[in-house]
Amino acid sequence: MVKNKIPDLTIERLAFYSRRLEMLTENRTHIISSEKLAELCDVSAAQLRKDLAYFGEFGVRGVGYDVEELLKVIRRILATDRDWRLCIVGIGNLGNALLENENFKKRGYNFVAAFDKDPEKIGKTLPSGMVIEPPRKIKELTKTLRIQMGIIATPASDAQRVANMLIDAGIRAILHFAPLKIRTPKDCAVESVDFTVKLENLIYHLAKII
Amino acid sequence: MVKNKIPDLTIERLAFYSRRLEMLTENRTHIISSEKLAELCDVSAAQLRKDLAYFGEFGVRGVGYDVEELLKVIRRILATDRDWRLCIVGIGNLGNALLENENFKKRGYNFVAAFDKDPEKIGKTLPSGMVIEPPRKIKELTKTLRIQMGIIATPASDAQRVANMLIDAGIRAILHFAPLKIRTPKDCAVESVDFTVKLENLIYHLAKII
DNA sequence: GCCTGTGAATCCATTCACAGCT
DNA sequence: AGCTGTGAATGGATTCACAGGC
Repeated sequence: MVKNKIPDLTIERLAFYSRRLEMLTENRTHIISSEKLAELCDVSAAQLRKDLAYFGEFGVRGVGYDVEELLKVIRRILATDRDWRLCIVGIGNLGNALLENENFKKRGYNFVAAFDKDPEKIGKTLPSGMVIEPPRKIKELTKTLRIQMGIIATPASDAQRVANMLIDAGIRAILHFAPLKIRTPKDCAVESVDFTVKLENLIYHLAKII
Repeated sequence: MVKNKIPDLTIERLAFYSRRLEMLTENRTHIISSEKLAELCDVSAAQLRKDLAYFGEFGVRGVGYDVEELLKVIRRILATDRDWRLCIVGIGNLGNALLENENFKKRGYNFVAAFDKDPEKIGKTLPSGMVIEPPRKIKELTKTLRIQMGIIATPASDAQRVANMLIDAGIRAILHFAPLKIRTPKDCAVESVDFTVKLENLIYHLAKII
């Protein structure tokens, strides 16, 4: 069913489609054509159909897609239909923003541990009830709490060091916010979110306009 | 000098190269080969050279690139060698994280106004000395403070409305964090940063590993 | 000898256009 | 008649491989 190589961009778009489908279920829309959904997601209809075609046939010719059904399918593809356990390292403003992100909560992404090296913060209780732990406990808590993913929200200068600790603890998926490439073994997935690069991108385009 | 169509990914990589070059200047590295710099940025050497080739010839054959010189060139290309004036809308955890981001400060991106619709927050003074203003003042302050870019850090449900206000005020570059496409006129540049989509991407890859 | 700059070749993603199903 | 699913065609971006200059 799943072909060998799925473009990374396809996966990103699937995640985006699922956001829109969620909104559509809230609107009680039951059926949607590739044309309409693509329009909402700002991609071409052919692109949307091709993205789905990597994984199978989910529509009805002459009709369209069942919104709820398609959402289920995409969630199964992305494996977001299960609960995932994550930890976060670095409880500054960014860390808190992530901990309180409603979209995370809504979808079974459970923060089960929070780490920070600042002695002032260690031992404090977060609104969710979690207690901030020191980084040296990463390995132990990863085992006992069965943590599967780590989010690094520390300053860039600590990012690689923290990543090494997470990997050493057995974590195989890392999301980070530092504007640098983090080195990991091949069997550890890494994604980065980089504000500053996006902002510079924007400046480049802005400078061309004005 | 600049060819017609520069790939967007090239621009993103240039921004990334500039980060690494900054670090290299701090290390007092003066000359670097495309091979070495590419290695640090996790791209191929050919890619790096091709990216630069869109804009001119900046290296010395048989030698490499002058780090400081190349950094200057890239900053000129990206237009990050000037000061830019930005405002931020939505002063929650994310907004605060952005306001305090050292990388922003370091590079002449000046936050000159902060808006939030929460009456509790309006009138409060931020650590930087800025006072939080109500959104209805966006248009006026954009004019008087000559704001060029807007960052939207509100909940997704307010993002389009805020974008409309920024556009109406004459702002032509918007960075936002909502997992949806914001509609803008063609002459307004938009970039989005989407945690949740990145996280789902990661989950997809993680699920394949385990 | 070494490393850049670049046309040519390759690879990959997107779009086209229509066959196939309801 | 309408809309999906998909091979074929197109269009871009990346890599190759080497000519050109230090």
